Amino acid sequence: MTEATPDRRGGRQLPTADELRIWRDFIETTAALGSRLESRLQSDSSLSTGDYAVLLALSEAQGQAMRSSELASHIGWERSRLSHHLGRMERRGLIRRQECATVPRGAEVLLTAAGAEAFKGATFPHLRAIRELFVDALTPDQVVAAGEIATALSAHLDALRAE
Amino acid sequence: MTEATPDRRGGRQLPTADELRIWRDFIETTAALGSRLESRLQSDSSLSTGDYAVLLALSEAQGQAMRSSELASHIGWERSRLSHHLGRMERRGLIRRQECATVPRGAEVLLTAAGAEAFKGATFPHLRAIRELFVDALTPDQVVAAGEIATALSAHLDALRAE
DNA sequence: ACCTACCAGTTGACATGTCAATGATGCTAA
DNA sequence: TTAGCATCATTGACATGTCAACTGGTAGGT
Repeated sequence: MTEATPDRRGGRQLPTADELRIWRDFIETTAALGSRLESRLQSDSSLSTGDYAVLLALSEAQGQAMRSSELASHIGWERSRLSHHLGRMERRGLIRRQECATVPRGAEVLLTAAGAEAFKGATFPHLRAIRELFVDALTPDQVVAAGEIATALSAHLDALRAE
Repeated sequence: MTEATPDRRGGRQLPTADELRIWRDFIETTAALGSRLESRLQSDSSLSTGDYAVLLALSEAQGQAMRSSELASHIGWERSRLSHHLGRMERRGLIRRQECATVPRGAEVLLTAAGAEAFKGATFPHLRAIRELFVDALTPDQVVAAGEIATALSAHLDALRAE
């Protein structure tokens, strides 16, 4: 890892001032974008983006039901996070849980009528907000670039995790 | 707003399937990136990124002290969020609060020796993590593009807020 | 002086997230 | 058989974030 040319890529430990400024802009702006989407969804439909992710997965599932751990890996959450979240959603009547007949200790998560209704009402305003806050902010080239950046970052994170 | 060509930009309400896929990749990846940085910082230094932001601002401030609301606007936090966070940091001995002599009702936030020490120890591993997780994942062109995307998104969010 | 409006900061209630520990159950190897 | 061991899901403790209400003090208009 140590090299004779410490300011070349691969031989440098720390980001340059420019890279650091870009990092800060990037991470703060994406966080702000996420929370704007969150509050738009909240005021349009009284759902959080977490609720929406769960309802979306269940809506698309066979029989509008999934095993808990299947759901967790589908939306990329830890099981404990999902379990807490499902408890809150169950209290609000958006989903139901019941023992799974086929899998020992498995819990089935079911979409309720109220949950399906809430999801249906939330979808259009949510997609519109994505367009207004994200797509409309960028040129078509920038949208493509954003996709490539996300792909590169994601692959890099996976590669580091695998080490 | 209504136009005769609903699939042209400006006449379309909803994102295309491609745009939506890119949106999901983008927002999920940036969130994952943030939480990886968070956990790296946590294990390297027992600080959160919130702690780090506060300590960074105080370290760079005159006399290593700032008024609470000045600090809040400097790092872009709501006052209540900062107040809660300062309470937690004060319990851990990283900062101190005292009445401000010059401003009525103003609270001064002071960096303690332990806080300065913690910040000093955290900086190098944190910057190294930014390089490893973000800069190293992208080509130089992509880093520049990420900066431009952040700038465009940020400007767009500001413009929408101003409406 | 008095009423009002604002300002800085705190607080409480609650939603959300992580981590570690705990049940409950099946699998496997001595 | 049974003693470990992995798996599925939940739980509790706690950190973090938002929102709205509150506290105390200052300033302006009448």
